[in-house]
Amino acid sequence: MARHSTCYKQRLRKGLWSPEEDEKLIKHITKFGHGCWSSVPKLAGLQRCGKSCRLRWINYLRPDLKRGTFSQQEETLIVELHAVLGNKWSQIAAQLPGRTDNEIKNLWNSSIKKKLRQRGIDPNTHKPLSDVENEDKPSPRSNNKTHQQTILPSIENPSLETHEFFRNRFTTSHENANLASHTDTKHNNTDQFSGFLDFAYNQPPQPESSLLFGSSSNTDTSLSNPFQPTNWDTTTSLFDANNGFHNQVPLVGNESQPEDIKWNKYLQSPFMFGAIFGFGKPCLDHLAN
DNA sequence: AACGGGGACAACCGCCATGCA
DNA sequence: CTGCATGGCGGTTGTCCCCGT
Repeated sequence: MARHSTCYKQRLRKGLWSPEEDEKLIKHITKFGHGCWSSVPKLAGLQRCGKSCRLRWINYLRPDLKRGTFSQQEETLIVELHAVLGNKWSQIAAQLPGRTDNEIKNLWNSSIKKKLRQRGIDPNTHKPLSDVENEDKPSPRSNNKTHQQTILPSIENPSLETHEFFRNRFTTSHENANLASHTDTKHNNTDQFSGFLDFAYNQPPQPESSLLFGSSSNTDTSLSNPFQPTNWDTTTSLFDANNGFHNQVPLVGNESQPEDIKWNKYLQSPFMFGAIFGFGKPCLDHLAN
């Protein structure tokens, strides 16, 4: 099969990493960087395949990892991003500094899914379970992935209902945030986003706005900004009119280039834009009604 | 104290996309 | 163009630990 040749050519260690192995990997990457992952185990003196080394570094040894339990804000953000992106764990992780896709995926599968179901929400569709049950069942031959692709709104192809909702949501939120001058959303992304940034950074911290964890009902949660993590550092987040929004994640090891996340393609979708401005409890409330 | 169930987390597996020879 | 090596991603499994019985 398409198994990585380096993984089976030799008898390589599998399973949990020992502290000694961790130390070797850290020392090597700190000193030389990872370069080509397939050469890392050899150079670092490890009986592992490069893929295993890469995973260990990314998910556990990287110095910029946050560790520890997820805050409620982080969980809320994950739910909101999942509603937009689906199981795109790496994209979701990109919005949560210090968190890995694996960590988020584990949290989703072990905890968040269950919480959503307990509250009567289908974790795949983010719709009330009763609605989902009434929808056409997937044919027995279709696997989960196929089903998900057909029922989850996507950036490229949001459902009509969802599209309309977010468009309306966006308009309302825009008005609430006194951003009327930026309401021509179809043709001026730069204005849209400068508006968004004004909005994002000038809002006072919002109380929890989550269907998951309850919320203060007298708060206009349409103003909450799911794209602003609690430890957001505005000095490292830039909007470039030519290239889009860059979210600089912390540097990894000795690497000098930050990972840029380009937002252009998302911004061109009213769907995503609505998500940015109006997501959170109002969205989920809408879906629950 | 022993045991079993469930949750949390780490790691592996298989597939896909990409770059390069 | 083709095949291979590699990196990256999402799904799944394995392992450990805690807690209730």
